[in-house]
Amino acid sequence: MNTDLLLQHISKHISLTGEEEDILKSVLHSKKIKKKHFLLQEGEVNKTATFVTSGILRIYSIDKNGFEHILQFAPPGWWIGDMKSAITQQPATLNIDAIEDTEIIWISKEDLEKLYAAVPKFERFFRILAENSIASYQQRLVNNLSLSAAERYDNFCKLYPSLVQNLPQKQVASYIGVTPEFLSKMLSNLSEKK
Amino acid sequence: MNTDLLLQHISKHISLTGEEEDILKSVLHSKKIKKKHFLLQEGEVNKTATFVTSGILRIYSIDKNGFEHILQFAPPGWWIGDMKSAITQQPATLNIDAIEDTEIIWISKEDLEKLYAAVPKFERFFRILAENSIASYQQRLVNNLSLSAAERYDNFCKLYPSLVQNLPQKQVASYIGVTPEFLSKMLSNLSEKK
DNA sequence: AAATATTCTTAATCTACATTAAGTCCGCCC
DNA sequence: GGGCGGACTTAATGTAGATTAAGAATATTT
Repeated sequence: MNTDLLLQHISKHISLTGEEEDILKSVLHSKKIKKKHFLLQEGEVNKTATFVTSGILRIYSIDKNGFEHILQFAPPGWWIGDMKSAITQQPATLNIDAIEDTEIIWISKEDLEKLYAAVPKFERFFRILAENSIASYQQRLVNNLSLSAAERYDNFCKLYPSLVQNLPQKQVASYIGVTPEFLSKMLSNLSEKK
Repeated sequence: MNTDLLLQHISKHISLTGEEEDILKSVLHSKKIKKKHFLLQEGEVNKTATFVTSGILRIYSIDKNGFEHILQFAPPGWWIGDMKSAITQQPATLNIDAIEDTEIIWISKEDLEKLYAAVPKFERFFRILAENSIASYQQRLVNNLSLSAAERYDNFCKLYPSLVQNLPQKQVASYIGVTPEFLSKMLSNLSEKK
């Protein structure tokens, strides 16, 4: 298991002694998820904290007409989860699957509680992480409430330049909240205007 | 200053000794905000954590056409803030003002850091708080991406039954993401269908 | 390399919701 | 208590983006 990316990510917010790092490592597990396979499906309980080390995951809901709505992509260095399910340990309403072959590091909920008890610094780490996540959800909501589809697309490109290149267009459409047909039309209109 | 509601709220997630409670109380301040007055304006820096003890606050963005988009209401027992500004200490893009005469308890960012150092349990408390907030932002996003205006209204009513009664309709419209005119029409259609 | 599935495009038609505008009702301040 | 600004309503018209459908281009599987 390659923990470099995770340790590097953690060290941006808290610093660990060698001993603390060992305690952390003792609760880490890794897993590979093949493209199109699920990490979490609607109805299952989200029982782990998940950190992506390679590939890309996505988290999305499926509405009553069967359409997918993507909440977040998780490229390497990102955490992902259905937070309501993780907190309440009730069945998830969100799905997580792999857009490409992906490798993750995960920690079980019980081990995470043990980790908090053994090294309280991790409460701090995950607090900071959660607060950053709130900041981006607030921004995302503002964008969805106040911007046009074209502006949301622009925004997405600026925020995730690497993803725009590698993602099928329909995934981008699902994230910014339009149909693939409309995004396609929008892009061809944009390019002919130049 | 009446700290009952705050202490009760905190005790749902962590338990404090008398001494720890005293340390907390030493960093608390209270403030009254009159109806329509601002707690935070776009361009200012969000320098405090804010807990509502009476009244109602709202946090919203103003788009380039001058329209308001409400992210969250904060009735008594809720925290509120522009998280990006609070983290980065850069100018806020969100506004917070009072819908009714309101009383809050606030903690400065510096004192909050001191509190974390003195009583690490508070890292845990605010981690849990932040995680719950993420859960509701995830839900809110799903709703905005996948539900019709009527369904979002329904949802709002179930989630904040007390607010629907007391809030001007146009505030509800701004929260669910439609114009006041459309919400008005929607409601009169709904009622005549019965 | 063929077969199959998935993604992307184009275009016609449709609809949920926005915009504009006018009028009514109500609380609040001088 | 009369004027006034804000909140709500109604209705006509406009539009961003959805839906439907069909074909073309790209991947993926065998």
